[in-house]
Parts: sequence; C-alpha cells; structure tokens
Amino acid sequence: MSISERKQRDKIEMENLILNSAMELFLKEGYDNVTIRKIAEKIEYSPTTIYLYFKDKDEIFFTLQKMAFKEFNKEQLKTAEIKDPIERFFAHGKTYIKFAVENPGYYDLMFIMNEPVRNLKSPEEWQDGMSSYDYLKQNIKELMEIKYLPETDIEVAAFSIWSLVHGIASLVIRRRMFFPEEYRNQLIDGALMYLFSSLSNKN
Amino acid sequence: MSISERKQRDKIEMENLILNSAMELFLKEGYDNVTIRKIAEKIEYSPTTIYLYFKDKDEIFFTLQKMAFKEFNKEQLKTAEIKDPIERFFAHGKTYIKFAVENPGYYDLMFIMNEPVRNLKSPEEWQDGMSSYDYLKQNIKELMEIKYLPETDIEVAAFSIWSLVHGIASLVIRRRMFFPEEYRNQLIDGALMYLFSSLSNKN
DNA sequence: TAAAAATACTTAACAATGTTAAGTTTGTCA
DNA sequence: TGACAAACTTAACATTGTTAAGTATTTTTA
Repeated sequence: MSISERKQRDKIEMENLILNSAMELFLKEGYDNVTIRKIAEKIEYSPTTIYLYFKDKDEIFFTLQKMAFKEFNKEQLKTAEIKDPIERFFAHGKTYIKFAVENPGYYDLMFIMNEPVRNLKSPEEWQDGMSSYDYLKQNIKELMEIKYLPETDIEVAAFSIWSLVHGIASLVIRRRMFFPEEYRNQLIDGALMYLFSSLSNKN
Repeated sequence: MSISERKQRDKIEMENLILNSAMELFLKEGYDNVTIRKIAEKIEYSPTTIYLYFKDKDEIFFTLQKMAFKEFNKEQLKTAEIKDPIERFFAHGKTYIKFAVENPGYYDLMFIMNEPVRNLKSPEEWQDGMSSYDYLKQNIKELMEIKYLPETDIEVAAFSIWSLVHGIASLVIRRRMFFPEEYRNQLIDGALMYLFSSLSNKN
C-alpha cells in the first residue's frame, strides 16, 4: 500500500507546486500574467504536464480561490476572541476591509473576478466562503438579542452588511476611488465607521 | 472647407460603427467575446482598419465606458424631478440598483472591469462619472439641512452611500449571491431599504 | 526475471488572439 | 494629368490555451 500512498503524496506535491507558482504569478502581476507556459517554466516542467493535474486554467483559478478563502476565513475568525459583541462587530468590519486592502489579489479572486466562478456549478462548492458569512450572521443575532441592532430579518441584515463592506473593498481594489492618495485611507475608515454606527438602535 | 467637414463626419461615423459593434458584442457575451476580428467582421472591414480609429483594444473599452456613463447619468438625474428630498433619496438608490441589475454590462464597464481603467491617466478623465456623484452629494447636503441625515463630513457620507449601493450591485453582477433565485430580488430590495433607513436620524 | 501495462512526462502542432509592417487602392488638389 | 495623401488590406508575428501523439519510466503480471 505504501507505494500508492507515495504516489498520492507526489501528486499532491505537484499540484501544490503548480498552485503556488500560479498564485505567485497572479499576486505579482494579476490574472493576465498567469499563463500556462509561465507556470511551466517556473516549475521546470513542460506546459502540457500541467494539464495532467488540472483540467484547464479555470480549474487552477477555482482552486486558488479556495486557497484564498481559507486565508480569509482564518483571518476573519480571529475576531471571535473578542468578548464584547459590539466591539467584536466593529473589529470584524475592520478586519474585513484590512484583509481586502492588504491582500487585493486574494479579495479579487474571492469576490470580484469572473474566472473562478465559471467553474462553480453549485452553491455547495462555495462552502469555503460560507463559513465567514455564518459567523457574521451569528454575530448579528447576538447584537439583536442585546438590542444593539434593531430586530430584522437576519438574512437581510447579513446581506446588507456584507454589501456595505464589499462595496468599500471593491471600489478600492478596482481603482474607482479617485481621491488624493493621503485622503484615501481616512475616507475608507470614515465610511466604515459611519455606516457601522448608523446601523445601531439610536436612542 | 466642406470636404474636410465631410471627412470629419465620416470619421466619426466609422468610430461609432466600431463602438456600437463592440458594445453589441460585449453586451451579448462579455469582454472575451469582443475580439478585433469579430468587430471587423461585423462592420465588414478588415481587422487592421480598426487600428486606424483606435490605438488599441483598451482604447475601445475606455470609450465604451464613457458611453455607459452617459446612459447612467441620464438615468440617475431623472430622479431630480422628485420634490421631496427624502423620497428623492430613496428613489435615487433604487434607480442605481435598478440600472445595475438591468444593465449589468454597462455597470461592469463603469465600476468593476479593469480594462477601461488602465487607459485612464488622470481623474479628470473620469469626469463623465463624477456628475452623478456630485448629484448625490447635493442631495445629501439637502438631507442634512432638513435634519433627516445627521450632520457629518459630506465626503464621508457620499462615499459611504456609494459603497453601499455599489456593494449590492457588484455582488449581483459578479454572481456572488448564492440565494434561491426567487428570493434574490426580495433580498436586494430588502437590503437597500434596510441600509438607507438606517442612515437617518432616528428619534 | 522478462514481457506487458500503466504512469509520468514531452514534442509538435492547432486555432485564436492582439498587433505591426508593408503594400495597394482610392480620393484630393496642384 | 500626375503627385501626394488618406483609407484600407494582405501577410505576418508572437503569444495564448489546449490537444494528439509519442517516449520514457515505473509498476504489475506471468
């Protein structure tokens, strides 16, 4: 049995070699910079070898997306340590934006790019991404219980809050923020604060 | 002089022929479907002729983006007729989302795609897009004056509200909304209402 | 242990793409 | 009419994703 086990290991190792090279190229210069031939050159195999491990280029990006989600989820869930739900809520939002701004490639892969989505046949395959969303819903529920947020449909509230942070993140990443450089970060933080604060029951 | 005027006219006509064909291909099947050769075939000229009117493919998309902004602005400003500022505010938001959902290609071109932005050297060139943004700021100012919105930095408020509607729109357009089909529209409307309502001074 | 079979990989080629260089046709004006 | 410029085309280039066919290498079988 050990021999087929080793083969299994080798296969996974090769897959990772391909994925890591692809990710490196992608993060360095974006989607167009990832060509099968460049990956091949990097790993010192012929281009066609890659097709023995991945059906096509889209499948590579689909897998890179999953990797990005792993990173992302890990980062998001760090805020779970925070006891106070209100403080946790704000930290969650800040962490989200911070991740997006500091890892624009990952964020693009997860929430903006078309390529990895084509490969995605059913919502179940997006499960990697659902973990953070469930975490958000859980937090919202808690904030409604302590009356910090008004009682509303949780699905609506969760989607709203996701939209709100995603809006900020994707305007930054796709370079639609034409504000003076030094003002930009201030504006991002300001918007996050403004929006998150608005949501609470004021009295 | 009339002869060079006619030439000028012909040139513009040809440019429009190219642009309209490109737009048609783009709206029908997206960016990848727009190839120089396909445009050429559609207008019954050789592919290289296109390069006599546009520097490269990016320049075509940059121009398509401007066209999209024209359409978009026109639609947005229709809400200016509405007298009541609060009603106008909500209508503006709804119009924004409606435009995005009904014209995903245009929206993508304006606010999501990378391609047209590469060509864009200075913010001034984005002026087409700024018109609606100024309109938004004007409306916000009015809502602060009548104390419907709390007094805050107008730049922060405008960017926040833009982010919020853009978030909804871009999640829909880039297919990150994995909710049952029939529930989707309800959720979009719900989120818009929830977020817009949250913004006001509750008392 | 030698032949057969499966596995891992490569070479060569395909069609499609954006783009350029060089040429040809057409129109304009002296 | 003949020179010149404008409008357009042909042919080619390099780059891309992908496939078909082949060659080594390793494993299995007899």
